[in-house]
Amino acid sequence: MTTSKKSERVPSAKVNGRVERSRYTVLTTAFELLSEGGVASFTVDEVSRRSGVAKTTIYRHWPTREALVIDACSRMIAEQEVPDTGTLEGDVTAILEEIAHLLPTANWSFVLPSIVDTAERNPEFAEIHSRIQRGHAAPLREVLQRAVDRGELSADADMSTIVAALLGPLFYRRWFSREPIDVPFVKAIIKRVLASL
Amino acid sequence: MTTSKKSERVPSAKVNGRVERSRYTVLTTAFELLSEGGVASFTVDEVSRRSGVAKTTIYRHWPTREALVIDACSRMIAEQEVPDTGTLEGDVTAILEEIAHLLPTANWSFVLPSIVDTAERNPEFAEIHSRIQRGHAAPLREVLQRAVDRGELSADADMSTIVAALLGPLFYRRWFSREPIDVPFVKAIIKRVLASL
DNA sequence: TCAATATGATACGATACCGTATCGTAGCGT
DNA sequence: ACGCTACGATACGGTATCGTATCATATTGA
Repeated sequence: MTTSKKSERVPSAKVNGRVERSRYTVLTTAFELLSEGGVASFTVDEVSRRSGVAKTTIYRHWPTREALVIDACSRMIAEQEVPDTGTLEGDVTAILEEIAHLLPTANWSFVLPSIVDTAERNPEFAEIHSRIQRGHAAPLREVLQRAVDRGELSADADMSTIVAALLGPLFYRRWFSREPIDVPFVKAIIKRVLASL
Repeated sequence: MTTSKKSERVPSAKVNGRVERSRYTVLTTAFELLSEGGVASFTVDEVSRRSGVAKTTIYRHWPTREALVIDACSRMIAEQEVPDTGTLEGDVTAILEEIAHLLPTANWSFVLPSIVDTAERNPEFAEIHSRIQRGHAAPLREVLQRAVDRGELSADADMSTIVAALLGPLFYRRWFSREPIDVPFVKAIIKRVLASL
């Protein structure tokens, strides 16, 4: 199919081979660099040095430094799987304990403040930040919706408030008070929020 | 008093006059610049341009760019007054509504992400961040302590968890979900947390 | 008034980074 | 095997910033 002529060169289908490898190498290094120093100290020259890919080549694939940063940031969207324990409390506990586990360890947790800061003044980063944010909240929203469907949760419950009440305290400890996020803390938060539904 | 000799030159007491003015002008401009662009884009040259104070003079008062940034950041610690309505709920409501009002408007709320980001890798900023953080939590801790003293709150309540449960959702909305922080939301959070005590 | 001292203006060296140009080389698909 | 294309190495111009040096000027306090 679509093998009509040999002169038919679909550029986007020809990207296989070296190009793919270069892009991958650069993006991986870029993400690593971001994790270490944040957006501010991110440098194309440093990506080139570390990855071994010539700066010329990098600029052949990304028109500008910012484009590369944005591309690397986009790789940061966490793919969380949604649990299904049968009860709202079980689901919420599974999700929050997973996040509590990731917050002190995952690479994205080191980059996120940088993105939040940049997003404060740069619409493109605000968009990325928004996507990341929705990614974090999505599993919670899903299990909450299921609870509504089961009749376990009132249909007029304000999801947005509940999500903020659940995620807020965890994020607060990670980036503001810098206190450890242990299981008792997570359970206490969950208990508080679910008790009030 | 202490006017003993005219030859007595206490250097630190002689800083009056031009020095004071220069320092003040520079710090004010520096803070303004920080509010606009964050720590990353902060530049001594720009402070000089805007303030009209020669770069040479700036470097006479601060040994390095970072010293100036840190000094300017230190001006950011919010002095919040502690309410005393007689009830825990009243006090907490007053504090959180004040914060909810400040979060979208106050200068420090634009700089804080930058400090959080920098603090992630720089101990000096981690220290500043810690001070700012304690400043935010202090009023809450005080009214909670008063509630304990009145017997309104159990003495073995975990203050740290309560503070996180109260401030976390507000901060979450300001910097992560970027949703508005209106009075109903604040009241909902307070209700949830206080109901569980 | 006068001397000490803080300031301003300017220039400078050093460094780092962005993004481009050039040209030779290596790998890929056919 | 061969040609197209991506890649690497290198150099470059331009800009921005840090922090210092120098010297003239203004301000202050006695």
